[in-house]
Amino acid sequence: MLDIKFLRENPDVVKQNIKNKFQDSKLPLVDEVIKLDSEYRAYKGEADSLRGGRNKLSKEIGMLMAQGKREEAEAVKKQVTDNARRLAELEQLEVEYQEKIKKIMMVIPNIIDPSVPIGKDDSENVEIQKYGEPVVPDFDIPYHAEIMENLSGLDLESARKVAGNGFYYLMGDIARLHSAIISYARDFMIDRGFTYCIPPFMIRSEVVTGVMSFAEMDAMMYKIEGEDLYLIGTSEHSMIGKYIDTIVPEESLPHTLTSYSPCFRKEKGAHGIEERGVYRIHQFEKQEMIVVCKPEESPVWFDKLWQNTVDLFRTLDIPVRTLECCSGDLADLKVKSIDVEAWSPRQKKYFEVGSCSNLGDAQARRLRIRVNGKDGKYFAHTLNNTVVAPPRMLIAFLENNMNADGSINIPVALQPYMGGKTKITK
RNA sequence: GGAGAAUUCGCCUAGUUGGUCGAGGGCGCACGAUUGGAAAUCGUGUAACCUGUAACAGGGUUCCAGAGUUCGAAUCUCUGAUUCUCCGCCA
Repeated sequence: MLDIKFLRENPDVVKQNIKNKFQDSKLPLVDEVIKLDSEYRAYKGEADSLRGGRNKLSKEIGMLMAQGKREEAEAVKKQVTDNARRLAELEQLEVEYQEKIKKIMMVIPNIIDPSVPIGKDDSENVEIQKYGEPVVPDFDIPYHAEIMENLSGLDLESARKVAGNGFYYLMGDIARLHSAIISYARDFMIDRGFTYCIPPFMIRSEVVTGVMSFAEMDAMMYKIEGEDLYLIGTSEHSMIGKYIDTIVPEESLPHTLTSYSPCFRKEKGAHGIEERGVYRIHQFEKQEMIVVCKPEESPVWFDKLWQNTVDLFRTLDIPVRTLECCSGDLADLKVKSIDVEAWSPRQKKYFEVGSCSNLGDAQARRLRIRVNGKDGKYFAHTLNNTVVAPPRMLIAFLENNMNADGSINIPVALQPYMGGKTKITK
């Protein structure tokens, strides 16, 4: 969400940004919202002066009453009532215009970073760098569900009976591996100076609408029946929500947090939910990192954040690459975004395991997250990135650490979390 | 889940027969005086947002949130949130 003042003063910048994102159908909204805004301010001006007059007269009534001049007071009362109708009308208009303006401002995309490559959709995303050698072994790598089942580590059939498609039972060493990865990722981030946090797994609707658009909400969020609560789709929701309506002291910045949570997603309309396995599922667990910082520091934090994910995967012997989101594929709230993708020796391509985003001040403006600085108050910048999200991450882990006999090597870094095991075997 | 009390300007607090309360006091903070420098002391100032202005000025909104009564609400009514105390239940 942009600052309307910025839009008012730089309509051409906003329009060029819309073109860069290939959302030309939104171009007329810019002039429309400028017109609505000037009309709104005119109504507000008139209403303010009527309210001012009313306040003045009301004070007079108070004074007259105090002096016992009852009749004069009644006369002034009448004057006030005369303006009441026009004021009520204007107040109605103020609300209507505010709503109209907000609705449009919510869909006008954030100004993207100049470094973002211009492109229509995900096919034009740009590979930045590869880390590690993408190896294809000389034996066949089975589908990930099969690898897990061969190790007695996955029971989809029972999960379907109990909860339906998109759920899973992880069993034995695979379940332990899952927990080990989460714990390892937690300690990895703590070692890099992040504060560990376990947030609420349910949040109020007020927070939900603050962190995402209505369309996203409908497609992702599970609502608790009879309560004003939603299951979180990612801990970013509760972690950024933590700062709603707060004024953060400048000297306390940056806030660097790493949070654990289960994540619940409807995946409405997404293809592949019926796909066998644990790639796209209704429930998974995630170690996340978020940063709240000064505006001028967000680009530096952005690079530090995705680097953390790359480093973590490299310590687990998984080749990865970074892929920059092009302008057309970038969500409207984001200034810049990079996906971390892991190598799949079975598919012989990289697939997404994490996403790092700089939201600029867009989220902060929506949630009223401000910084109290020496030269006044301003909106903070917010960033978020996946540390690791199993079980999807397990797919990459298993495929890259598998031996010809079907056993799985445990990288040294993870062995302490697996009770010293070096290998998972049947 | 039931009963009661509470929620005021960064913090603590005054303010409930509705009108000189957008709000008094203390702490904190800023500036000034005093001092060789400091502490202490004294003085002055000290909310946010919107609108407006070249900049001031001016106007509006906000006393947990929303709705209502009224010419007028921190003060009255309703709903909700949160906190505390007691009871019940429970990992």
